[in-house]
Amino acid sequence: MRPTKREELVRKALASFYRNGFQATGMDMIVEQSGISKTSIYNHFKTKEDLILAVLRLRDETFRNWLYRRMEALASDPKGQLLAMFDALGEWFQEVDFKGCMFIKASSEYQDQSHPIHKQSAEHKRIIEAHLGNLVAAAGYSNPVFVARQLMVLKEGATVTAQLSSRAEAANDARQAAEVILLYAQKD
Amino acid sequence: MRPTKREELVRKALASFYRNGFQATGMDMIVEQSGISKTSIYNHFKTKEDLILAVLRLRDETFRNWLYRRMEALASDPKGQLLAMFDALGEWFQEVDFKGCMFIKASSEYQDQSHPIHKQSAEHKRIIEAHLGNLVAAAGYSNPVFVARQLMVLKEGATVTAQLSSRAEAANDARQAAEVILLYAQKD
DNA sequence: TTTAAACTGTACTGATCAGTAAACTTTAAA
DNA sequence: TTTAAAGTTTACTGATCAGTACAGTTTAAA
Repeated sequence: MRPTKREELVRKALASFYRNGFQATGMDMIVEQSGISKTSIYNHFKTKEDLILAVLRLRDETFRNWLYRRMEALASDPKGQLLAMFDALGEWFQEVDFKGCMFIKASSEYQDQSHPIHKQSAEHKRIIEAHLGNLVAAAGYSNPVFVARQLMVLKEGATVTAQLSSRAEAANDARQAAEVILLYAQKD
Repeated sequence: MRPTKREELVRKALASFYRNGFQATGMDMIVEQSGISKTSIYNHFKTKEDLILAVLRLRDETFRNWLYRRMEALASDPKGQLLAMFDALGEWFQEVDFKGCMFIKASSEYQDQSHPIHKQSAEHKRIIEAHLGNLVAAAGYSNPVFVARQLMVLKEGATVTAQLSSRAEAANDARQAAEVILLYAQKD
């Protein structure tokens, strides 16, 4: 087994799908932009959908890794890390090739809740929300699940606003809202 | 000029695009689901893109009309109306055929900021934000633009969460966050 | 150096895409 | 009742879609 070629394919397919959308990106375009033959692609993945699912798995892993590490790098205590999430988001929004959240876009193109692509996108959000819940609990708040949900709403809202309205500063708006929420949330 | 047929077309095309997505909905599907011939469609609109733009204009008008009226019906004072927005959103999220915000989805499928469909989606958000700004100002807050941006982030976040994670209760999370924000925001 | 797996290019399938052509029918106002 | 606009059906264009068949080439380990 040589995993390199397969990984290279998924990595380059991710770039194509992220840049261009899922439905709008044909398999021929992926052949062009990856330099990997169509026969080889279909040897690794039965269908385009399977390739997209692999792309989303990679995205979930790399994005969460990046976000969690960035939060830890920017602050040492749990509450500070929660607020730092919005600073990290702000950095992301300012990247030249920022094109919004891949999972929001995936769920926009595959709307049916029972569709594997939609379910996997929802799972990504669920995992992040659980992580935030742990941090909120560690920060000593008495209703971590509820506070985590509010922070998630701010995160998704900032991301959509940054993409749709081309306003990276939405991260700051969300951060200041988060500060107020954490200020008012009940402690143990 | 008989506008009825054209209006009927835009109305039914809206339903098709909303249910099925923009790229995934072919013109033949619109012919089927609208009962209007393809020749007639292309007599009204030069391209599919023109039809989508007309659909988005209709959506902008009907959605804002509905939202503003619902906010006014649920509360009498400006601050109450701002909070009532999230109750209205909650009602929307619970509709059986709720499929998220059409403009978020449109900007997900037409990512280029210079694309007319993307620009028109951004304009819809801009108009709503301005409306919220007026209400925030009327409620006597000293930085209405900033507060309106925060409320918009909450609105978009709740909408995305309701669609992607199938959780209509996101409207409540957002409402409670909005309450805290308005509580903390400086008054004149 | 043999051998098998992994990969390549080319050419194809049948379906579907947006959009058009042309000949015919319905509608509504004068 | 005439007339013209607005509608219809059918059939088509050329491009592109996801996916396959097949014959040939590269790669890497034994």
